[in-house]
Amino acid sequence: MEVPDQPSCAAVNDVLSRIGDKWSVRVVMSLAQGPRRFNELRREIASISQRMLTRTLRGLERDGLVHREVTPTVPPRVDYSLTPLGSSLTGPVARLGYWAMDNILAIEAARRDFDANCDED
Amino acid sequence: MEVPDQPSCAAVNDVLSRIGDKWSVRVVMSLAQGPRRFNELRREIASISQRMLTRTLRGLERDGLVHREVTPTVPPRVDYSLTPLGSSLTGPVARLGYWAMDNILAIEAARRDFDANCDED
DNA sequence: CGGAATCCAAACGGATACTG
DNA sequence: CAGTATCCGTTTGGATTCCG
Repeated sequence: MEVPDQPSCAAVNDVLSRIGDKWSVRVVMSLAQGPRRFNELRREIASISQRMLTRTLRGLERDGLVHREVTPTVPPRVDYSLTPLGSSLTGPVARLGYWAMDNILAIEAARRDFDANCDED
Repeated sequence: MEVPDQPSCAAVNDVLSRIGDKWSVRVVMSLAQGPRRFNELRREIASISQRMLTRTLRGLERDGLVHREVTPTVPPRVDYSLTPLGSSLTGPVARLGYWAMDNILAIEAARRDFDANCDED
């Protein structure tokens, strides 16, 4: 298969650095199913801390992948949703997701083998 | 589009944590074009340090994506190549690469806008 | 040639407390 | 409700030196 040439790798790395962190994929995948409020996301992702959810959303918003809509009521209401740019990312990420699901067992097996050989070496 | 369900996100995250680091994609893309020796990779990726190339290759090898072949001559010769598992990853990563190339300008523009608005807010 | 070992600074990420 | 601020341990990655 044709593969992107070297210069593009900077862009790939840039994108992967954003979505490759601990939480971005989870957030994007939640938002792919529809807009969510802050605490809705927090419940769906469960183990994420408030601080990391805030930081992850800010990063995604900064990159134009997530839209943040504040309704200045009391108490305040903030809705997050994917931008068109963010939506267009879900396809490629989902493909990588399918690959991950298809191969996670092989990867985990490889890790066990590798670690086992480390002991006996 | 259909999106992977929640449980699979652990696998996606696991994969992205591996290839989402600073160097893995560069290494995999270099190896996608054929086997490489250690210092060949180092030259191709240029800005990578010796330590990080070693660590990245070890990580990829541990996960079964890269094969390491030592020829115990003097001086030693070590060839790296993608395993079938590693090769199967280049497709999905390349798709993400195309997305990145297509949208990197939009992302950078969004960042500039966001950062500019930070100042005036 | 292809590493490993050590040292160090910066970034990441969790816990907790506080706020408009 | 949706954050911000602070503290602190962990991880990442670069520079340098040494080794078989």
